[in-house]
Amino acid sequence: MAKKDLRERIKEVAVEHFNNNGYHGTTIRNIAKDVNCSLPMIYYYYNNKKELFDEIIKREYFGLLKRQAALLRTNNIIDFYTKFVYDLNSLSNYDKKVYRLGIKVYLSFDGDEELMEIMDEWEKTILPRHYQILKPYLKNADNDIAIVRTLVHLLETLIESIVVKNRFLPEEEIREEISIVLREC
Amino acid sequence: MAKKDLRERIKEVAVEHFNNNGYHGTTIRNIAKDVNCSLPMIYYYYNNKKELFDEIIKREYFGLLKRQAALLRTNNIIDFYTKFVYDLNSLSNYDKKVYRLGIKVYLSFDGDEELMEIMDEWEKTILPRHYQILKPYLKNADNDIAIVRTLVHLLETLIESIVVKNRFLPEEEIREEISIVLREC
DNA sequence: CTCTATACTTAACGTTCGTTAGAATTATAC
DNA sequence: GTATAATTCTAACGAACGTTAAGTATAGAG
Repeated sequence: MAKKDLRERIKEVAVEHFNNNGYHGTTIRNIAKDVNCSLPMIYYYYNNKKELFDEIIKREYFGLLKRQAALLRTNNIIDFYTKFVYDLNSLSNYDKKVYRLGIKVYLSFDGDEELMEIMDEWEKTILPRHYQILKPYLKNADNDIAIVRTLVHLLETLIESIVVKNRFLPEEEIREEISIVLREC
Repeated sequence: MAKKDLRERIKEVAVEHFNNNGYHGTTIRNIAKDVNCSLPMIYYYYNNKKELFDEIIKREYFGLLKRQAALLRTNNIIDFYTKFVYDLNSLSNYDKKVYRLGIKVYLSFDGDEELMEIMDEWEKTILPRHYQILKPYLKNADNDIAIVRTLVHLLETLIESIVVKNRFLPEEEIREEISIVLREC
């Protein structure tokens, strides 16, 4: 087994376990069993349980978020957001689980205060980012900011449905809901 | 200490602990310490850890949901939903924590399959219930159902903000967002 | 072939967990 | 006041946890 392989496989199995059983419900022994390696090998690649968890959130989850945020825009704003959400359906199982784990930390259902601070920092960027995206389409009405806020709130639930509840959302349903919020754009 | 008192206090402290540390992160010893009673007293009133957790979800959380669902309606539908969400701000700390714990189980971040089934059953009733409430205000357009779905999705995020993230949402912000979704009603 | 760094193992450490046995205390009934 | 039932305690059980010590295999370099 090459070095990189095993380290990566440990992380993959860890994502699965942290997802299913939470941080405290996950044991290094069970991870080792599923990876089919001895228990101390986990400690060979990761200093301790928390470091393994942190790497998943800090590297995998935020890597995923940044890839998502960098998506190209189409001309039609409703098309863009529909695609943005719809494409989550076809995320790999691994990425979905990483995403789910990140949301768990985001809702402070898992993780610690340090991770929560990173989440809070990220959260502050969400509204401004979407405001920039939507700006050209807004009608300069006094409820512009409210529209952006409503859309972001709606997106949050749609993402949760797909990623956390593991449901498939049809493109048409996503488009309908986004259109309702953005119907004046 | 009267019987009822202690049993109730154990449940209150348990809500706190399950909320902060999850099911597996919570220990009977720590609950007993905070309640200021001996460890086996927990087992005197509850057969085991899982039964204590289950009672919180099955009785406290669903009790709360049913009280919420039974709320009276006003004449104005936007007023109704605004109040519905806004009033969550002033839920007691205990009720907020019970709610938060329920959402955690709802998102299958905690609990087991049996509790998830109960959640699924409840979830099926949500859309029809709100459709009944909104029916008189809908314009019989072909996106009626989509509007109800969008509203329910928006409500979900707003509730999460208040209860899970423990934020205060001003009445005006809530009204704005609900109005955007229901602007044709 | 030997040396050395890397990859991996077995076995155990000390701690904490959920849970219970069994006795002590307190309240209630007659 | 004594018998009985309801509370509460101290102490401990076995099991599982995170982590580590100390050694064995393996593979590439000289």
